[in-house]
Formats: sequence, C-alpha cells, structure tokens
Amino acid sequence: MSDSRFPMTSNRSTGRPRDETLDTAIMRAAIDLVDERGYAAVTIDAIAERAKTSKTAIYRRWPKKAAIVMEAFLVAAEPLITPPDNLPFRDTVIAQMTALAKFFQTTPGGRTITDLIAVAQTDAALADAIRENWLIPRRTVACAYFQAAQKAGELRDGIDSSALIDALYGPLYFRLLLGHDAIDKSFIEHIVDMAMMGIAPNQEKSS
Amino acid sequence: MSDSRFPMTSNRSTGRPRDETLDTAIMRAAIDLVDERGYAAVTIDAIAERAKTSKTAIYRRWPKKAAIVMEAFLVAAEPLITPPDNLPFRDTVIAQMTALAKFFQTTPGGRTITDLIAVAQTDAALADAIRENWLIPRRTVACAYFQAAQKAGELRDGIDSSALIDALYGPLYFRLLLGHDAIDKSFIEHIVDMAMMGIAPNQEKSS
Amino acid sequence: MSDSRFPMTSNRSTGRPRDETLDTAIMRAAIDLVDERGYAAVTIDAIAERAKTSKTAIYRRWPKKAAIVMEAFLVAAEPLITPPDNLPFRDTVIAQMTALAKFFQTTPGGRTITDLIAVAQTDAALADAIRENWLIPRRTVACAYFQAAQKAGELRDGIDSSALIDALYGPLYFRLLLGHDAIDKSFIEHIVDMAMMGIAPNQEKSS
Amino acid sequence: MSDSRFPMTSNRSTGRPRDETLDTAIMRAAIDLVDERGYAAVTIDAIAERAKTSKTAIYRRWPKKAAIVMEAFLVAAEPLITPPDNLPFRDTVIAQMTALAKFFQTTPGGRTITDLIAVAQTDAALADAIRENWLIPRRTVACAYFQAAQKAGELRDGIDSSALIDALYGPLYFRLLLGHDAIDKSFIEHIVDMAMMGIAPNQEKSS
DNA sequence: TGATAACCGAGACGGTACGTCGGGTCTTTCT
DNA sequence: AGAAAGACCCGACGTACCGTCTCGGTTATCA
Repeated sequence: MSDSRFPMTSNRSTGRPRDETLDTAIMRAAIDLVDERGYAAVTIDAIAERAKTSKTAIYRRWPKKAAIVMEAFLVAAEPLITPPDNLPFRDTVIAQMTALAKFFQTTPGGRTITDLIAVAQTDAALADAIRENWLIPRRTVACAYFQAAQKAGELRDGIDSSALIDALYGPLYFRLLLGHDAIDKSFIEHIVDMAMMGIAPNQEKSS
Repeated sequence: MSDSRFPMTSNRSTGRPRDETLDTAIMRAAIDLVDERGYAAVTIDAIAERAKTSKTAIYRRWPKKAAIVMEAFLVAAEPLITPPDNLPFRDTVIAQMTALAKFFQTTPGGRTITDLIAVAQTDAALADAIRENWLIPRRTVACAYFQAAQKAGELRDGIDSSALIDALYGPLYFRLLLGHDAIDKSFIEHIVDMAMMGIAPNQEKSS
Repeated sequence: MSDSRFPMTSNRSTGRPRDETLDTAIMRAAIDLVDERGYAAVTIDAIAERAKTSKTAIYRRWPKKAAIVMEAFLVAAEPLITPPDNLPFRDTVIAQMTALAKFFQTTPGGRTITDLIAVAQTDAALADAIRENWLIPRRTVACAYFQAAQKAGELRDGIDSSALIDALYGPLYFRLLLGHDAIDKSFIEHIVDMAMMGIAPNQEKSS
Repeated sequence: MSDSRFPMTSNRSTGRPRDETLDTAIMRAAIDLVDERGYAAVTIDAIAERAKTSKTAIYRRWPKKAAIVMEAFLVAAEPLITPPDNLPFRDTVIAQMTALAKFFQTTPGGRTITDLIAVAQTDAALADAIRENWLIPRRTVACAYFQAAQKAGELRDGIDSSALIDALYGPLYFRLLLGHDAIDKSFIEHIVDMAMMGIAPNQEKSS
C-alpha cells in the first residue's frame, strides 16, 4: 500500500474508491518485470500491460518507476525483519547477515535493491525513501541489539554501534554492488570474525 | 585516450589524424556537466555542445556516456595510487582511506564514482570496466601490502586479504552510496580500529 | 431540455427527478466557456466544474460536447425566427439577413455556429442535427416567403427557391466561416442588390 | 515542399540535408489516410507509419496535423488554377465553378477542404494559411477577370468584385460545408443565372 | 601533386519511452 | 434513481534522447 513510504495518498471518502487490488497487481507486475528484464528495460507501459491496467492508474499512485519498485521492494522485505534470537553474538550476526544476503540474492524482490540504490544516486527523493524505510528501521534494530550485547559483556567498551553496523553490512553491500567477489558463507564468517577478533596479532592485543 | 580501458580504438596510419585535444575537451565537458547537473541529466548532445564539438566525434571515441565518464574518472584518479609509505600499519591504512575519501568527496572526478557504480548495475560492460580498471589495480596493491604486513608480523595469521580489503573499504563505499552518515576522520578511525582490535571483549581475545 | 433535437432522453417516472435547473446551468456553462476559450479548448470536465456539477450529470443528458453546445445554440436562437413583415421584398430580405448576421456576430450563442459546423464535418449526427433543427426550419420559412413574393409579382418566374436561399445566405456563411472579409450592412446590400438586379448590363436584360 | 505556405523552413547549407522525398511521402500518406478514415481519425503516428518514417521527421517539418494536410491540399490544388478562357462570361464562370466543385467532390485532396476549414475555426494560423494560400490567390484571379469583363461591357456598372465572388462561390461552399443539398450542374447554373439576370421581375428592371 | 582516407561540424534519420490530457464509463456514498 | 466525486481504461499527444546516417569540408599520408 502507498502509505507514508513515499508521497502520494489521501484519505477521501466520496467518489469511487481506489481499487486496492490494483496496487498489488502493479507492484507485482513491476517486480516481476524487473526480475525478468532488468530495471532499466522496464517501462511504465509494460508494467501497465502486465498488470492489465492503464498508465493513468499507475501515475495516480506513484510518481515514477523507482517509487513503484521501491514500495514493492519494501513489501517483499517486510517479513524479513526477524528479531535477534538468543544465540551467541557471533551466531546471531551471521544469521542476520546470511538472511539478508539470501534475500538479496535469491528473491525477485530482493534482487532489485541494487537497482534502487543505483537510481537513488540521481534521485534524492528515492535516496531519502531508502534511508527512511529500509536502512534506518534495520539499523535501529541492530543498534539496539548491539547495545544490549555490550551491556551483556559480549562486546568490549568503546564501540560505535553505528560504525559497527557499517563495518558488518558495508562489505556485504559493497560486494553486492560491485560484484567483484562472491557473498557466501565463508565471506560472511570472515567479515564477522575479523570484526570480532581483530586482525592485529595477539601480542599487540594483550599488551 | 581510449585505450584498453574500454573498447573502441583503431591503429590507423593514413587519413586525417584524430584531434587529440578533443579527447580531453570531451572528457572535461562530461565530468563538469555531471558535476553540475548529475549524471542522469547529462546528454550526449549537451556534452558535444559544451565541448564545442559534435556527437559524431564523441561516438567515434566512446560507445556510450558511461564510457566517457568512466575514462574521465580514471584519468582524474590516476595520480591517486600512492605507494604505501613506511608508517605503522594503522597509520598507513588510515592515510590511504582518507585519501580515497577525500578524492571521492571533494573532486569533480571523484564524485562521479557513485554514478558509475549506479550505471554499472544495468551495464555489465561498465561493471567489468570498473572492476578491471579501478578496483582490481587498487586491490592488488592493497593485497600485496597486507601480505607484507602479515609477514612483518603486523597482522595475525589466518587473515583473508581479500575479505580484509572489503572490511575496510566496504563501509566507506557503503556510506558513500547510501549517504546515511558522514565519512570523516572519526568514522575511518573507528572502522580501522574495530578491524584491528576487534569488538569482542579482551578476555575472549586472550583465550 | 434534450428533446428530439439530439438523441438521449427517457421519460421516467420513479426515482429522484432530474434537476431541471442543471440543464440550463450546463448549457450556460458550455456556451460561456466556448465563447471564452474557443470550442476545441473546452473540455467536459471544465463544463462540469463551471456548472458546479459532475461529468455524470452531463453525460446523462447529452452524448457529447457538440450536443450540449448544439442545444444551447438552438435555445439561444429560438427567438430569432421572426415572421417576415410587410415591407417590400428587398427590405424584408435585408432585415432578415441583418438580424442573422447580428446574432452570429454579437451573441455568445450565435458565435458558436461556426464551431458547430466545424465539428459537423466529422460528426454526421451533428450535421443532421444542424440541418434538421437549424437550417430546414429557416429554409422552410424563407421558401414560403419567396413563393408568396413570386405570386405577388415581386420575383420573376423561373426562380428555384432553394437555390435562391443559398444565393442569399451562402455568401454570409462563407464570410462567417472563412473570415476573409467583413459582414456588414454594405456587404449584405451588395449581395441582395446583385441578386435582385443581376450583374449583366441592362441592354442584355431588356433583350 | 514546406515553403512560405505555412511556418517552418530554413535554408541551411550544413548538416545532413532533408530527405525531400519524405516531404512528399508524408503528405501523400496524410491525404490518403484522411480520405480513408476521415480527418479526425487520423493520427500523426498513423501518418508516420504509413509514410514509413518517424514522428520526429514529421514534427521537424510541420507543427501539427492540419499543417500537413493543408500543404498536401495545396499541392493537390496547384494545377487547378486555370486562366479564364475566351468564352462568354456566363460560360467561363460556370466552367470555373464546375471545375472547383469537381475538385472538391471527386479528388482525395479536394475532399479535405471542409476538414481544413473546420479546423481553421479554432486555429487562427491555419485560417490565415487558408486565406493566404488558397482563397486570396483565387480571388485575385477572379477579381481581375471580373474587372476585365466589366470593361468589356459584360457586366453592368457598380458591381463590387469582392462581393460578386462571394455571391458566386459562397453558395457553393455553403452547400459543401452544410451538405443540405447537391452541388450539381443545375445548381451552379441557377446560381450563375440568378446572379446574371437578377431575380426581380423584368418590368422592375426596365424601369 | 593529387588521390585516398579518416577526420570534423552540423543536423536529419528511425526509434522508444516519456508523462499528460481528454474522453467516456463505472462505482462509490449521499440525498 | 439522480447527484457528486473520483477512479477506471483507453488512445493520442508532443517532447526528449538515443545511436546512426549523410552531407560538405578539412587535414593528413602515400603514390
């Protein structure tokens, strides 16, 4: 639904009501087409045709292609926020990162995130939307978890939670966007283990 | 010039020679326009007009907009590869990261990297070009440095150099592309220090 | 009201009765808008808005824009049919033509006739409506008057009344539609006098 | 060709020259389509498709559909201006009117004049074009002929040539546009004869 | 020194997609 | 059942860039 995620809405009462099923159909069509042909090759006309509707109906809901795909992405990603379980810190982090990587790499919705980030480079509104509706909610959860872990003694003192999130997830997005190397179990473990144990030799640590 | 960085070249001998100054003028125009209006808003016609030349002359040199900007970016970035000095590991890494961040954030050429990565999401050839001509050369240098450092005992055993590069630079690109937080001295130091010392509490370390 | 002049009507009995004042309001709005902006620039939505009503209410009454304007035109033109007075032939004809010209050129309703004729070129139903409801009634009156005049010896024998009507009014509509010259007292008198006296030199006449 | 008949032209020298055959092909396609489907049902896309070209090429030449059809009409009408022969006045005029009526009623190009006049009701530029390029040239010729005839004693004194033209051709256009009656030999003769001999009874004449 | 070849500029070419507009219909709630 | 509001589908609009092409004209090298 087109709630606060991106402009556009109005709580009217009179007049013919919006066909709510169209929202879904359009987003479904959009995400599928992006998955099939790639973001750039998808046109609004094609989405309308696939969703068996008209351009008018689409433009009434979203101002541009990116907005449709953005909302579709969020809908697909909604069930992804899973509260951290009670495993040890390392396992929890690896589980979360693995789940995210899997979402990105295997689901039609997830695969579009790179295209969205791409468009966001030249579309400030979309960039805001991504930060507000995708990044920040997740960072908030992660931040809370990290601070709890710190209190529980699982993290040393002096850690900047925000930087830590970037230290863990940054490499993941980096490989996702640049595609220079695989994002697999081994990579995630390396990232997490380096972050946990550090890369300095032990003697320096114990000093 | 359009060498091996991206397709397009021909070793002729006869006929009117290419006006070499045009190469520069076109790239200059391209990079400036991108800086002024943003990548997406720049058209080939506009570049031609700004460079006081014609579309023909441009297409004779590069196959598409991204290729022009890519090469202009590389030319601007060329002097950036500085061999690691003989400072301690931490200082060297911070210096390199800081230099990169500065290039990205302050120079017209550097600011286009995000646009290039964006286009690369839907342009495999450009993605290859970025990896070949930008990422790999730098990773090779960094990798060599890391292995030397390891030999010198500045890094502990069992470190995957490739993952380490991503652990350090991934967060930087992440913030650059998503723009959710600042890339400043403090951030870089946090990233490096977490990587070096780890985030686990000391006792876990000494175990 | 939308009587036999153009399709669309229904003699219901049950349910909420039509708001008769709406008919007038819509026609008023239509004719005014056409006068202000020109026929082509007027949209059904604009008429609805001006008449403070809805498209639905309009389409319930008329099938298309032309039909609204047509009926409004007829309503405005209704009082125009004035029975020929007992003046001499020449004066009567000039009076009738002058009245028509004045209606066309000075009243909002009258000024739309050119637009209606224009639309009728690509709308057979409207063409019929114009002939049935505008042209024929007037031609019938004129025809009767001409035949009476003939009987009274005011016209020579062998005159085709139908052609005579066109000979008198055709030039008027011609200038109205093509706008190549003024329709004024002088013009009308010229037309009538040429028709009456002929253009051939006198000797030819008396022969 | 798109000369002074309607806006749009430029005598360049540099750059790829216009494909002159396209001008013809587009006008041909336009006139044929109008003839097949009627003016209103013809779209620019359809013209482009029929002429095996693109919308761009069309819009580069003419600003709107009416302009294309206008020029096509003029090209088709070009050979129509035939200098008056040396027949008696009545025969000459009938011949000219008959030729015009035939052009209007039987040729694809000629049949579009009504549509053009229709559009001209809401398009001042087109109205000008019609007057300048179609009406005035013919009126000039006719006017000269009438004045010569007057000098030769074939017309009586005191005739306004301009009004005479409208008296003869107005009825023709009137029936053409309103379609209330046929435009045939008999009609034309009636119009001409009424104009020549007048409709008043002889005694009034000789008085 | 003149042919040949590739360059250069300008701008027309066929295409594709855009986002908007208006038409005429349908679906609500309210009167 | 009409009124008002507004969503619906449809089709055309005129524009903007794309990447290619075709001109007239300009340097070069090579025969």
